[in-house]
Amino acid sequence: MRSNSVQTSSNPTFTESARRTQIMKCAIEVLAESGYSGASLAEIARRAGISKSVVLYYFSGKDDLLSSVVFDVYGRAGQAITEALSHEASPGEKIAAYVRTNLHFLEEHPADIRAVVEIVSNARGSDGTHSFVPQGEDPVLAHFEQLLREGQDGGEFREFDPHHLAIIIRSAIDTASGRLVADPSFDLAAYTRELISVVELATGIHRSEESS
Amino acid sequence: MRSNSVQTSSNPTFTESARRTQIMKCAIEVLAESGYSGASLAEIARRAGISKSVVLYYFSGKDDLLSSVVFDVYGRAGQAITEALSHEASPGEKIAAYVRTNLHFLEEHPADIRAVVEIVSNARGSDGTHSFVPQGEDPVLAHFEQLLREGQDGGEFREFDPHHLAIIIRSAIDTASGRLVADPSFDLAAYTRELISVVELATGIHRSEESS
Amino acid sequence: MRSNSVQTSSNPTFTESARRTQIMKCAIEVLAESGYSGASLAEIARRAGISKSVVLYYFSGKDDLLSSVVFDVYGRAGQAITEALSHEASPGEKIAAYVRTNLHFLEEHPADIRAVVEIVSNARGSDGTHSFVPQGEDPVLAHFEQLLREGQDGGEFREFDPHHLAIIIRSAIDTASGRLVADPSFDLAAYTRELISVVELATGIHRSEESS
Amino acid sequence: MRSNSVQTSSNPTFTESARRTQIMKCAIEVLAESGYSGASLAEIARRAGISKSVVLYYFSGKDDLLSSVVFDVYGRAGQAITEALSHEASPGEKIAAYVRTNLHFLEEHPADIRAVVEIVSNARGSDGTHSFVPQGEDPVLAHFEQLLREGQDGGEFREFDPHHLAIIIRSAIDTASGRLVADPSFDLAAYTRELISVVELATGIHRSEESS
DNA sequence: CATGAATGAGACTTCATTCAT
DNA sequence: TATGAATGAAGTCTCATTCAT
Repeated sequence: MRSNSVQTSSNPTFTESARRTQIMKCAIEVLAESGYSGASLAEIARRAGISKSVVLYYFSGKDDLLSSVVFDVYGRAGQAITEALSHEASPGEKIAAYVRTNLHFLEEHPADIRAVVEIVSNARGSDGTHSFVPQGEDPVLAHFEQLLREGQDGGEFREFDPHHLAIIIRSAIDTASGRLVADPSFDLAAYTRELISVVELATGIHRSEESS
Repeated sequence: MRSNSVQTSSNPTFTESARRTQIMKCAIEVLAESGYSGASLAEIARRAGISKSVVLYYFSGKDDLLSSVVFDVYGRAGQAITEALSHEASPGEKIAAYVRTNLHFLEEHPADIRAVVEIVSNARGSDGTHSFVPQGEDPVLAHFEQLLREGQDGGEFREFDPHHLAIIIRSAIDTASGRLVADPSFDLAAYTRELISVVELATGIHRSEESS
Repeated sequence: MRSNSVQTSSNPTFTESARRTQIMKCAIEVLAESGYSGASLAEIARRAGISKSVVLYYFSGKDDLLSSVVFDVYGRAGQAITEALSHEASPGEKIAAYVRTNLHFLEEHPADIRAVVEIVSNARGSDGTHSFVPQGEDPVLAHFEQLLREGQDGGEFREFDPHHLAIIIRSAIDTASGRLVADPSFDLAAYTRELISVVELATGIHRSEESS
Repeated sequence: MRSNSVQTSSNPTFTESARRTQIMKCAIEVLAESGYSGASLAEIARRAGISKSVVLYYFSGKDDLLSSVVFDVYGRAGQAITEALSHEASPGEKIAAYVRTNLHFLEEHPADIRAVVEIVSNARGSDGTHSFVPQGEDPVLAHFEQLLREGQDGGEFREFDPHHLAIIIRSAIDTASGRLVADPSFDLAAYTRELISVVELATGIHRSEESS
């Protein structure tokens, strides 16, 4: 999915890496502000203060740029989440940490997430099918679903359908980036608290234990 | 945002109305299948078996066509919801009916909803701002939020933040259209049951009362 | 290979047919004068006094335009040759008529032939292989080779290798279009006489009969 | 047309000469395989395993590279032909040797010849005129024409038009490179035999003498 | 000696839209 | 009522070339 236009020798130049990062950053900004269809190479280049050709010098094409953005953001978010989950023991705490970390990442990188959402929900191949939501499998969702399932198997949670509950909670997470970008007065901290309450109620985890 | 190209005399012709409906139907199909960027006037006209010019004869432009679609689908969905809510008395039952009716409408008109989501999340004016998610106010969300607030005011519900809970539940509703289109094996009935359970738990409504 | 951009109803409009013909004529001129790489859509449109978009309105793309040119010219040339051959009885006379008609068509339509040669020898698909010289089979060459073979089978000709002789004579025919375009002083009539002499000598046909 | 980018001191470095040769070799490969339009500097550099800039360091531009290729191949071919002709005495033998040597060179360096054909038939200056087929004069053709004329003047040949016969025979020679590249099953030896037969018949040289 | 970086011109193509009929 | 014809803006991408290091 990801390929460099620049003939990457074993160690990519500092300049190259910096330029790629800069271009990706500008692409993210444009995507977050102007949406998928507004994110033309010309606009991205303009924002970066460079010529269109430079973008195509560092990325083999628009697809490569967008894939790289998705790859990069997913990578950073995934890393943060993995790190956070490693500190938690019980499934209930893992779930809460998962939601909290997701929304926290989103708070610190709202444009990144918004950009990824724009790309994922709009990018389509020449056959018209989505490029980033592969048929049936969704690793992000599957991962979270597994978390729910583990808690349930451990007897800690109530009876529920892990697949559908995962969809519900993930949608609540994903929608936040849109709110954050569109509505400056959106209170993410309060939203996070509310969502965690909902998750606890929905999973049946006993909050009393935590608060005691 | 909406203006007719056809000089509407007092009584719009039957032909005119039929043509508009037909074109909107095709637009919805294309939007649902090929996404926002795949929905060119040419493609819509091709699917309708007419020439591009006809589309522009009945709609003053692409914007007009798309807003008409949104207007139309919102209208029909709103009507169904209003009708359903009128049969319910208690806030708890209203909330459940709201969710159920939303998902039911979505089940019967998946493409309609998908099309609207595509339009709303992508259509932007020349200034780059969203055309359909007005800054701050969102009548659909506000309506549902009001429902939650009423139940809370009536003492029937637990303590929660109506605004944020409304966002959470609406996102769970809205995400279903995407699932339905992308994943043929998606079980909407099960999803509906799960979501209603979550809503009941999240609002604190006592289900025992209903089942007793 | 050939497809219309315009939604061809059962009977193509006069205007449409005329425009297509006009555009193809201009394409042929540009190809003959400026070669394959000089034949951009912009240049062709400029010569036709129309906008680039019009070209793409009548042809689904550059490939379609070039294919149509090849198809058209081959069609006309083939028709002329078939017609001419039908008047001749003996293989020797058929061969001579074949050469004569080819060069005669070339004399009257030098740019057409030149354009086709440019396209055929340069057009390549995305895989880098020639688009118009299919691997192994060459109907034009095969046809002429068959003519030679028939004369040989009838005992009228000397012993020779029909395949290779066909290549030799066809190359002499094909090269003439280049001469004609590049060198205004090129005497096609004299060239034709010389080539027919060579063909008679090479096939071993007895000219004495004709001259007696 | 030809100018060195490297500041040639009195004795060009071995490295320089080797690099130039290597680049020209790769250019020839690309031209033979992918045709004129496929022969970009990037592709040539890629095949040579060097950067585009190196190509432009050793050649002042693409034009310089291509003319160097033509110059080089023509030089080698011309040398081989001159050498071969020096061993023959009679015009008839010279002609045969000319054809044989041409096709022999082509057999041993098919890509070289193919590359030159691609360049010569496609390269054009900014004014759109061919860069390598100068108006009217063609030294290669003129040389061969002179050979024919000498045989004719010596009374050894029949009456014919040397200019046009030269064109015919040269076209048969030139076409072979295309066949060789496109059709792996092409039998060059057989083609050579057939062409020499044709040349002998066309010039009227008495083969009986040679074979006796 | 070699290259990484950057650029601008120009290629093909898509698309919404206007206009006359 | 409907459409064929035409257009211009904008999009992605390729390429030869220049420049500083």
